[in-house]
Amino acid sequence: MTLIETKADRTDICATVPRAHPRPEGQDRYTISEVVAFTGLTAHTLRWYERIGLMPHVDRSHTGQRRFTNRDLDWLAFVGKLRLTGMPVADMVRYAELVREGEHTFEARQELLEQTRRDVRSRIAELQDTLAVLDHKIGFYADARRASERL
Amino acid sequence: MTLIETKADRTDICATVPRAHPRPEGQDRYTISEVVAFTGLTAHTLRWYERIGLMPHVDRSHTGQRRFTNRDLDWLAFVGKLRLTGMPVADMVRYAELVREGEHTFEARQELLEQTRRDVRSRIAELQDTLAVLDHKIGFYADARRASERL
DNA sequence: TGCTTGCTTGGAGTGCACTCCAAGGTTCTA
DNA sequence: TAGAACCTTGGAGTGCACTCCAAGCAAGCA
Repeated sequence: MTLIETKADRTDICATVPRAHPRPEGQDRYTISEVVAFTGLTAHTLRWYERIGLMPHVDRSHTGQRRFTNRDLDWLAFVGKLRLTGMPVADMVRYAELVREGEHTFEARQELLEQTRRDVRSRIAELQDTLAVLDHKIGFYADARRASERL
Repeated sequence: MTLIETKADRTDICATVPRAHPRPEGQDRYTISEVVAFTGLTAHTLRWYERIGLMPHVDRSHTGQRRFTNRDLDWLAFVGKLRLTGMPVADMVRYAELVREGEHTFEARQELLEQTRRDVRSRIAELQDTLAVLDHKIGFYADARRASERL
């Protein structure tokens, strides 16, 4: 049971593609600008993510400034992946809520991710269709230009 | 020369995937609501497309109501494909302008489409990456739930 | 002829995902 | 200890791609 919980935490929060953290565990207290440099997000966006509940509450220094951890970085990397799928922010917030609610939401989380996977697959198919159209048109222009050069 | 021009017009305007028109050439004068039914776009969007220059100017009845042709339908189908690629509307307008300017813009049109093709390809690669992450996560939840059922 | 449904316009409104601002407190380097 | 650079907040603003509205004219049927 404890073992499963630990494993669950890792997989929910940690980078799915293992990437070196800028600092080892224990010394991982990053300012917002360090996270900006590492993730490519803006400080505005990071604060906004926290406000709307897309980030677990971020740790603070004794004076109230944000201190992000390696775990936060990993969560942000996963959120970045979800964002690339085109998933609406509201759905990402829903997923974040499920993670906060604990292990009994595994089924709901799996369903949400499976729906997302279906969406991604059909989007890929759609793009491959449009690729065929583009190939066709580009081929036409290339042919027409070659023909006019030979005149 | 004339032959190339004719071919150019066809390929710029006509459906790249041949699809039957609702009415044969000569009787193709569709009201806006018929075009709504055929394309799935709203009347608002069709008028907006015309206003921003994404449509060649649409023919009018003697009282000023729009009458779309088969050619308009084909153009709309192609625009729909470009829209699926995620191309910004401003770029589609640029392409429409190039088409209006005539045959000497073949090279520019080809370049625009080739850039779009590169974008689509990298978007597909990106989506395939996220698919791997999703597979991984979904696998984890499936495993965890199977494990807890066996307890 | 009257009635209903459809079409016209310019301009205002919507929803999303940020993006920026002002005013003031904090941290770091010299 | 001074000054620069960085951080905080709530709330307002931005850009995109639509989406809707009001007021009035047009079309088709009994």
